[in-house]
Amino acid sequence: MSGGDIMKHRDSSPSESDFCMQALDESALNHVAAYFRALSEPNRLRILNTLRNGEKNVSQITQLTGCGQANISKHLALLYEAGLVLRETQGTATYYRIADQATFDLCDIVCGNVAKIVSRQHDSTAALRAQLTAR
Amino acid sequence: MSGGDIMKHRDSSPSESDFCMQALDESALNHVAAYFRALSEPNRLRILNTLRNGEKNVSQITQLTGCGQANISKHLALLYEAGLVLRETQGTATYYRIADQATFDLCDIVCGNVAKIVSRQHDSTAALRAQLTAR
DNA sequence: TTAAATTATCGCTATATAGTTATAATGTCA
DNA sequence: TGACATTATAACTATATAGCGATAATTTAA
Repeated sequence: MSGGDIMKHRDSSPSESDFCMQALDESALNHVAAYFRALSEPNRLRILNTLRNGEKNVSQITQLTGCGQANISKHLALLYEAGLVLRETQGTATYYRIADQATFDLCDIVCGNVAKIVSRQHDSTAALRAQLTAR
Repeated sequence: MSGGDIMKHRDSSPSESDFCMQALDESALNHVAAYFRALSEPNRLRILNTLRNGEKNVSQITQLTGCGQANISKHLALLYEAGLVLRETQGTATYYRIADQATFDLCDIVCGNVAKIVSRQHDSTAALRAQLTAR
């Protein structure tokens, strides 16, 4: 327990407003970039989507996404290294689950931003924007 | 003006809660991935940081980041294509500015997530986590 | 018009990685 | 033990891109 933060009165865990990208050193900036990079691949986003409703093993994810098994394993390893998913072995199967539900909130925020961008750029907006706002 | 959305009563612009990554088609998912990709490079994050306090031209950004001019131009072109920045030419200079302040909010949220991940993974947490929470 | 300043683009190299097939590694069950 | 199921990894190809130097393209100023 630190409790020694100056001008801040809170119990233990920092609130979101405490975080700021400004003035990060190289290492921290690389971590942030790596986090974004983990989310920068369509099939990885598909994988994360399959984990919305709870943990799944590699076979299930492979089937749900339609990708090859080796490919999925590599993507899952990357997501695990990046800290976005947790894993647990049960017998011969390995179950993956989302490390933090906030990941989905983040993705949904980006969907909103992308919808705005698409609205701004073209005005052949309708189709894609409808997709992005669909739920 | 559509106004024909079923079961939704709002004026014109959708609120953030309307967006969700689930059930996106391939095109929309690619757009979301591209958005994350634009943020997945440390020097591009540095560039965005230089735009926090207002627009800057290429020379200024080049000097502030210490990168090469050609490199900065390429990164800026990518950020422009991705819709993250806007640009305006004044004489021989081109000024870039953030398209949406929400971009910084997003980056700060990610800083918070990364801090959590780092806390979870190692416990040589102190240094990096201090960086991520600094402001 | 010429020179200078600013930015974008070209050509290039090095590196990273998405995807595939084949196979190794591990655990389960007969 | 051996057969099977599941997952991770190796080897490979193709593609993307970060970075650099040189240069083209554009505008301003002398």
